[in-house]
Amino acid sequence: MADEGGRIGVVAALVRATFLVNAVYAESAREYGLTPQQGQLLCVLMPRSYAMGELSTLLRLAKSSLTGLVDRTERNGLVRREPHPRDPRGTLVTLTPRGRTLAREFYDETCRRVDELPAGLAPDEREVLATLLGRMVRDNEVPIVFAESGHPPD
Amino acid sequence: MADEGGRIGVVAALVRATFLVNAVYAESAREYGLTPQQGQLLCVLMPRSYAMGELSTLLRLAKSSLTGLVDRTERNGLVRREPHPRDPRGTLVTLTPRGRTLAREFYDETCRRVDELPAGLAPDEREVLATLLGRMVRDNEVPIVFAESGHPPD
DNA sequence: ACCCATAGTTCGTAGTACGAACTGTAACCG
DNA sequence: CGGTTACAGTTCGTACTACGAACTATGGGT
Repeated sequence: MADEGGRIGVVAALVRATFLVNAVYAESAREYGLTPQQGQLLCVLMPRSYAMGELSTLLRLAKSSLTGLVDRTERNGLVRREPHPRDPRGTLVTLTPRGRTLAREFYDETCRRVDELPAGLAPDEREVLATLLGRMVRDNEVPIVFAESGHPPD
Repeated sequence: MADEGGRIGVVAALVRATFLVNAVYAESAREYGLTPQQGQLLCVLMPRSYAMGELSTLLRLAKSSLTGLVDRTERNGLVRREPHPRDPRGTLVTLTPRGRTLAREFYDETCRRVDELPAGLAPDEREVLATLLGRMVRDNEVPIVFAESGHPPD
């Protein structure tokens, strides 16, 4: 069989790893009463607030899609719209206290689960994996959709 | 800044890489008139046909979700339901000729694009990345949602 | 024959995502 | 100043995604 036991190409490895992480992310979100998209929104907002337009770029969503996502998340009491301090046209999206708590819990739990995925790798192998993926992520300018610790920088 | 230039943990690296691959996959699908889910269905069916129940397990979808996905994809003329040869209750989902052609094109194009993502890595680094991710994928029993070549085994 | 498990579908609900069209403010320019 | 253009977000209509509960129909065991 070409599958079990054989070498795997980078492409298939990346796509299948993506499938795996997606599943873990979705399951974790679900257990916290979140959709993956709402979970992602909370994670993005952990370090700081963003304007709608920034979020749209960051999450690669059409503006109208983002309006809906923020609407629903706001309805659930997890984020809040407030006027942008510098631009009266703009809106800042911020975590509510409840949103921050839930974000933290979801984030931590998701980290634990994703951390389990490469459990079969030795510590130095994990380090190598992190470095290589980290470079790929940086080279492709992936926005901070999932910060290192979720804390704002000191 | 903690982001650009700093070390990155395995967890954040995996999650952000996932976000990246998702985006590439979705964009590629879109250009072929597919949703990511329909594209994934086509890719799964490239090596062989599956019964609904198998697909449900493979794609981690509730049975009712799969019914809808196959409905829509069938309506687009890309897959076909046919009776299961061994179980009259069962249904086999198969690619139509048009579905097979489109699957091939989508698969190839997606491979090209995903292959570009680690372009900044040296050949041996790509090899290492593939091996480590490959082990993670195997350890976690990720189904063949994206086969190595998409061809049935000889 | 009866009962239970399995394979799929139907239905209702909520969420996701998009483009086109729209509102309102900012900023520029004559 | 007034007009135009750019930008920030929302609204609306459409299609798709995903789920659980309830249902149909066949298979297999006893």
